[in-house]
Amino acid sequence: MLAAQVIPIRPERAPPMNAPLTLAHVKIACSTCNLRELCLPVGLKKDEIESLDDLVYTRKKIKRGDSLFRSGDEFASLYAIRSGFFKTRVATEDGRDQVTGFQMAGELMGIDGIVSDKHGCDAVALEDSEVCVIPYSKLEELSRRYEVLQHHFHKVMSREIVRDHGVMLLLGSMRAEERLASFLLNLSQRFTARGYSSSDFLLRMTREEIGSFLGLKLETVSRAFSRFQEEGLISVQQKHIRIADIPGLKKIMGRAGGAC
Amino acid sequence: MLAAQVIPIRPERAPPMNAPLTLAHVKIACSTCNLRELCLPVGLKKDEIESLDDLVYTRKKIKRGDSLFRSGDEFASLYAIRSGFFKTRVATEDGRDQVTGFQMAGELMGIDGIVSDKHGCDAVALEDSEVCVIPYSKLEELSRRYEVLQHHFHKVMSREIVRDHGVMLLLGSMRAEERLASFLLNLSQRFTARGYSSSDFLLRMTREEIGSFLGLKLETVSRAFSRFQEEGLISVQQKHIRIADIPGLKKIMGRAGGAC
DNA sequence: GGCGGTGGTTGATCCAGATCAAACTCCCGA
DNA sequence: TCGGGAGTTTGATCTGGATCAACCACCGCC
Repeated sequence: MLAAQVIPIRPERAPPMNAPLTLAHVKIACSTCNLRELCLPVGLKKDEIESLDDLVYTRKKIKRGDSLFRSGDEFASLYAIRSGFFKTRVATEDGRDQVTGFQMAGELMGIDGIVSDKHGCDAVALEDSEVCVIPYSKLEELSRRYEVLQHHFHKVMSREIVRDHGVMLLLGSMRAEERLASFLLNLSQRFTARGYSSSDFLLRMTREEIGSFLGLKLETVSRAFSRFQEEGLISVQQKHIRIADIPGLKKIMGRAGGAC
Repeated sequence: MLAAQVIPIRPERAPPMNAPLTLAHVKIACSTCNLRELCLPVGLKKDEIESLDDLVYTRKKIKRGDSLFRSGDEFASLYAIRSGFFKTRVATEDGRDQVTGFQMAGELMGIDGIVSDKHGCDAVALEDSEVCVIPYSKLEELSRRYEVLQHHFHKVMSREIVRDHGVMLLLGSMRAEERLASFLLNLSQRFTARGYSSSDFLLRMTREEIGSFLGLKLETVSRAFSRFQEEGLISVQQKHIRIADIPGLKKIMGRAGGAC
């Protein structure tokens, strides 16, 4: 079940509430969010970002292991990750499932729900996380008014499609070690974009979850990590990864794109 | 190269031209297009569809084997298929490639170009085809004005993302025969939606292209076809497929979703 | 600090699908 | 009508990754 806690923010704008505006409330808005270079406001001018503040009334905290939404849930909002780490997965009735992606701060989840007014996958927190709730109808309304926002939202969806094509390439035509190298380089690059080390990070997901995403079994993932370590490309200690040789990993991928 | 022929239609609306409106021209517009139940206008009211007519100035004919666009080409338009059949593929520098989908009449191509203003894949005609050219800036403009169009366009993008997740599930966790069964059922269902037989159709693509899409080698595809035939599920004669036992194919998939 | 459970590693074996190889069919153009 | 080539089928063999199995390491909890 969806054990997330709902925290109303900027209550002076949310019709049902009338609490006074405090500094704490203001700090939560998009216009001052320290993720604004990654999240929806990318490239918007200051006053345009301020108009986005109308979008986000509430935030939600999700505990590690809980779901933000599940396949079949009614779709009403998109979610921008403020902090934490998620996986999304699709499942079959017969128990198999497939991790379709790992999402980190500044990334948007829930777009899959637009087409059918129901969410099409599960979003599960891999660590205690917090998301901004973006009511979808509000987003449509604002993006009819603000060209830049509209275009940016379209770009976000387009980027997701391009990413998915990269994953298809990975799943359809790369070998185990190429997949894992591609995965590590992708994580590295995304951590870099967030100001973290590109070569030294903690994996938030298990070997099994990595395997599900990459179309491999957990043993194969583990063996590939060990092989990379033997070859001096990385060092692994449980969930702690240090990449020692980025060009080496790139060579493993055989120059195979890497959009995942 | 892009050997497509450009045919201006509804020239009275295209600024550079001033030919008079004829019946032939009118018949080309969205409002009277016989694909309107499948293409962009789905669910729009009559007058809203008519506003769409402004969107499409030109059509393009593409010969079998030619590309409508290629990865890296400048992005300016989306393309709705009026007739024919396409594949889209992404490629790596080292020659490998991955078919990311097969598109038929009424479907939209080119969304992947929005994010970077460059197309992210190749679209290749598998038979002589014709597409409507939808200038993207015009689409944005109109969808700021018409809520229903905006929502519908978002749905199209969302559907593409959901479809891609289905393909990931297929590539990441299904076995060869499950993949092929899923593929055949998907084609069948799409032909049905277009008023063609659900059980009797011509494959427009080669075994190798099917294999690329499904993450299999062409020999494996061929063997799986033969096996299905031995089991009385289908009959195959080259590119001609007749599905004899749809429930049987569904059983092969092990109830594995089938969104591809 | 001990203990149980989850997650990770490593080894042995197996098998689905890849690869290699040959022949066959259909279409198309000279 | 006769090649010739692209696409397909089928067989034989190989192999990367799955599966099965055992053990290990860490972490949270009593």
